[in-house]
Amino acid sequence: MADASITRTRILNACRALLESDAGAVTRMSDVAKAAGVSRQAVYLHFKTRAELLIALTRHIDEVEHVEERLVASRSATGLERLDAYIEAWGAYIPVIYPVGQALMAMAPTDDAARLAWDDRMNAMRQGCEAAVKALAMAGRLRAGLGEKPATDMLWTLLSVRNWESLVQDCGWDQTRYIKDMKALSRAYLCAEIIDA
Amino acid sequence: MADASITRTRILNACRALLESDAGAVTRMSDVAKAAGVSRQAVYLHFKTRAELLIALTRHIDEVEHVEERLVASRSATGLERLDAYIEAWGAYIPVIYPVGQALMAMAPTDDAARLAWDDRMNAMRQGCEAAVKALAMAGRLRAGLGEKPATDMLWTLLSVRNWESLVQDCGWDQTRYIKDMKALSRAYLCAEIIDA
DNA sequence: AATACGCTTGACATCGTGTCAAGTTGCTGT
DNA sequence: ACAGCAACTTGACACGATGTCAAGCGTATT
Repeated sequence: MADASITRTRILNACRALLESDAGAVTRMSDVAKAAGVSRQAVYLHFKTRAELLIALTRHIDEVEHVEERLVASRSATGLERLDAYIEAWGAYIPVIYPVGQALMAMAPTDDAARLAWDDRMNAMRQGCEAAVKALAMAGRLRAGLGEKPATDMLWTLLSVRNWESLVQDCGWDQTRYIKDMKALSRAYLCAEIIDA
Repeated sequence: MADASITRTRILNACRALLESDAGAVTRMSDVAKAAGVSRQAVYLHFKTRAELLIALTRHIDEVEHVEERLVASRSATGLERLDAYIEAWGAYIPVIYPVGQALMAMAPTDDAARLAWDDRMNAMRQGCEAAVKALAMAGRLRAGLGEKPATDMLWTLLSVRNWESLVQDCGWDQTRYIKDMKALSRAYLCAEIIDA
C-alpha cells in the first residue's frame, strides 16, 4: 500500500512519535522534518500538505497496529456479545489513533481535507455501531420503541473519541473502567438493562 | 459588567451573528469588523486578541440570555428532580452558546487563553453536575458502588457540548429527544434505572 | 561518463493575527 | 469659540506557519 521508501517511513514514524509525546502541543511540519532528520522540503516531497501527512499517518498506524484484525474479531459474535466485542475492540483502539486523531480534529475546522478524512473514519466506525445494533435487533434484544437509527446514533456518540478523551484523559479514568462502563451504558440504553456494580 | 460602549456591543453582536450563521466556517477578525461596520483596528481597540473577543462574547451571551437565572432554578430541586432540572436547563443552554463554544474549542489546541477560558466554563458546568450527583447521593438514589467522582465524571461527559453536537447537529436529533434521552441515560447510569420507551 | 533520482538549500508567496504611528472627527468643558 | 481629549480610521509592517519554486549536489545505475 502506497510506497514505503525509507525516508517516507521515517517521516511517518517521527510524526507519530511527536504527536504521541507532545500530547497537546501543535506539531509543525518543520518539527516533523527535524525529528526525522530530514529537510522540511523532503517532507513536502512525500506529502503535499500537512493534512495529507496526518491522513497517511492514520493509514500507516492502521497497518502497523492491525486495525482490521482487531475489529474483524467482533464481527463473528452475535447479539449482546457482539456489542461487547465491538466496544472492547474499538475502545482498545482509540488510545492508539488518539494522537493523530487529535491533530486531525484540531485542524478539521479550517481544513476541508482533514475534516473529510476524519469524518470518513468516524463513518467507518459508525458502520461497526450499526452492525452491532443490527445484531442486537436480530437477537430481539433491542429495547422496545427504540429504532435502529437512534440506537446507532447514540452508540456512535457514546463511543466517540471525545468521550474517551473526556473520561480517560481529562478525568483520569482507567482504560478498563472506561470499557466496563461503556459496555454497561450501551446495554442500558440499547437493551434497557439495569447497571449493577 | 465590563464597559458597554456602542461600538463594543456592535462588534459583539456582529461576531455572534457571524458565528451563528457561518456555522462551521472560520470567522476572521476582518469579517467581524466588516459585519460590525467598523475598521479591523477598532476591533483590536476593544479586544486585544481574537481569543479575548470570543471570551467576552461568551460573557455577553451569558448576560443577554440570563444563564444564571436558567441554571439557578435547578438548584432548588432535590434528588432526581434536581438532575432532571439541571439537564433541562443546561441542555437548553447548549444551543445558545454552541456557536461561540465551537469557535473557542477550535482554537483551543493552539491558543492557551482560549483553552483556559473554555476549560473554565466546562469546569463551572462540572460543578452543576457535581451538585446534581450530591443531591442524588443525599436522597439515597445514587447507584450502589458508584462513587461521586466517577458519577460526576460520567454525567459531565454525557452532557458535554460535543455529545450534543454529535446527536443534534450531526445525527439530526430533535432537541426534545436529546433532553429526554440524556435524562434517561443519566438516570440509568447514576441510579441504575431501567430505560422505558 | 551521462543520466536520473532523492534530497538539500534558500528564497519567496500567502494568509491571518497582532502592532504601530499618524491622521480625522466629534464631543466636552471653560 | 476653541483647546483638548477620546474614539475611530488608514495604511504600513512584523511574525509564524504553510506551501511553492528553482537550482544544486551526491550517488547508484546503465
